[in-house]
Amino acid sequence: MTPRTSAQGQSTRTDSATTSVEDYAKTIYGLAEWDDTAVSASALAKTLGVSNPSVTLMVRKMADLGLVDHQPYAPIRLTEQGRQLALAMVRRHRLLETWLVRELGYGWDEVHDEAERLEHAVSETFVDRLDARLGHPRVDPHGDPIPGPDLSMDHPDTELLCRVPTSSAVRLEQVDDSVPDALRVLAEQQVEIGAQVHVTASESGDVVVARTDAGEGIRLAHELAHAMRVSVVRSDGSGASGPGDLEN
Amino acid sequence: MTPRTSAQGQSTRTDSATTSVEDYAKTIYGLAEWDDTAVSASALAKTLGVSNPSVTLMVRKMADLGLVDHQPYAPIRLTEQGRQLALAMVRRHRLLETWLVRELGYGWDEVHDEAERLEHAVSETFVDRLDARLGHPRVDPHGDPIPGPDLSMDHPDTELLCRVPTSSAVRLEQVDDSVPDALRVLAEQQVEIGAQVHVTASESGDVVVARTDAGEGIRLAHELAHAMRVSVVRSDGSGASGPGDLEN
DNA sequence: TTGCAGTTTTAGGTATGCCTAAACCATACT
DNA sequence: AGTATGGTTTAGGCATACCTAAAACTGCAA
Repeated sequence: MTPRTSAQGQSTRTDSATTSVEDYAKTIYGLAEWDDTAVSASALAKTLGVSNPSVTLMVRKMADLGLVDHQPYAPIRLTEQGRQLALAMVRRHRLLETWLVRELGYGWDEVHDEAERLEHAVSETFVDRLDARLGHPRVDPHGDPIPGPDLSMDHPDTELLCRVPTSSAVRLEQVDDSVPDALRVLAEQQVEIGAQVHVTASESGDVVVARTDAGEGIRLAHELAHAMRVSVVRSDGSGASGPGDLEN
Repeated sequence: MTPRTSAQGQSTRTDSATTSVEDYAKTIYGLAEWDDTAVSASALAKTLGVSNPSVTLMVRKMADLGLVDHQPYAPIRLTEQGRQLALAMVRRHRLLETWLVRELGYGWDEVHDEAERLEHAVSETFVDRLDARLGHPRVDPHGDPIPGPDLSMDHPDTELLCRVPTSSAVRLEQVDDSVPDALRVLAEQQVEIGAQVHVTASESGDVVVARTDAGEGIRLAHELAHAMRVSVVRSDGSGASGPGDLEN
């Protein structure tokens, strides 16, 4: 947990933010969150599950609303205002997930879709009261940091599991909540956030992790290892680094 | 609490039920719940805050979906399937309100709008888990009965406060959750559901109620008295009945 | 430098759900 | 019975947000 992203200016949540606009903002933010890549229209389209032309139109609209910067044929970037909208949505989403798991008996692999719908329906008041009731959690059940009321957020510096070199000791920090398979595998193996494991093998993104240095391993397909983020506890120089993240 | 409305056939919640369809069904049900009047298009339009033509179109659509019976120029009636959709929405709404009041510190005059939005966003699973967490409440904070998982519901036989004769002793049973002023007045006067009060005066729908037979009264405008339902504990024959419900 | 491949945008169209204005029916009253 | 009044429906439109097909641009490569 090192840098602390801070966002000023409270409720810049424009009333003209429809459900779609909220989703676009959140998705643009999510695509650029880790790698600071500018976002292409087609990446957005793929992630949102809509056609490319739809993205063009929606992005134009969001530019008019002052939520994104976008010149024709150029990549898409959130404005400060857009970033705040996105963070507000992230806050809602993660607080809702925390609540669903803690108080409604949901499994951590079941909450994503429910939160995805609820986040567009709750009021600012609701979010603040929920936050208070939960004791102002800083992290959701998947290990993702929760933006505070001022939208500032701890930004842990973690590594994709699929990019960690063999023979490292790592601590599981975050799991992508939108990949239920990853969540299910971990739940089955009783590996929880904060658990320390060893990367015993790693090839073309597939990763084998074991609970102890010599223990039996759990094989994780690239797709799953790509959904997990870890902090490196000990990096054994001997192990060759995995070939990196193949598909973008 | 006498008759018990029972509705078979669980989750007849058609997937083609959009937010609008859900609102229409709930509103049609609500308008016909107490008085078993068939619902006119314009009453629906007024309640929903949309134009008359919009209602015609939507009702046609709902007839195609099998949710209402409707011949041109005739009143509108829910089919069994429509009634079940409506009851499912009522269940959601009242459970959400109960939760907001009990666990999120909302006042009973603040929950309506929030529940109104949330009820369209929650899943069947969510509703059932919430119901379980709350201990399967049979009544919401406003005294309205909550349909069970099978959509059956106690149907208390109560009277509009504005129609109760002077000098009756009554118990407050229900307050319309969509009339925040009524809720606020009662909260200010610390009159709660189940409280017994005396109707000491009543003219053209305005009603004065007092905590004791001789105590000082609280004057309730017709509009507010119309939003409260009571059960009559003692009806003093001497008092003249109010002139009844004027509008509608 | 020209051309091609891939991305992005324009053009034109669908579905939902709402609107106003105008036509229509049905009933109640003279 | 004839007609006025009001509720209801048709007709024609608007906004959102999506689609496919076709045109346009960018930038890399021969």
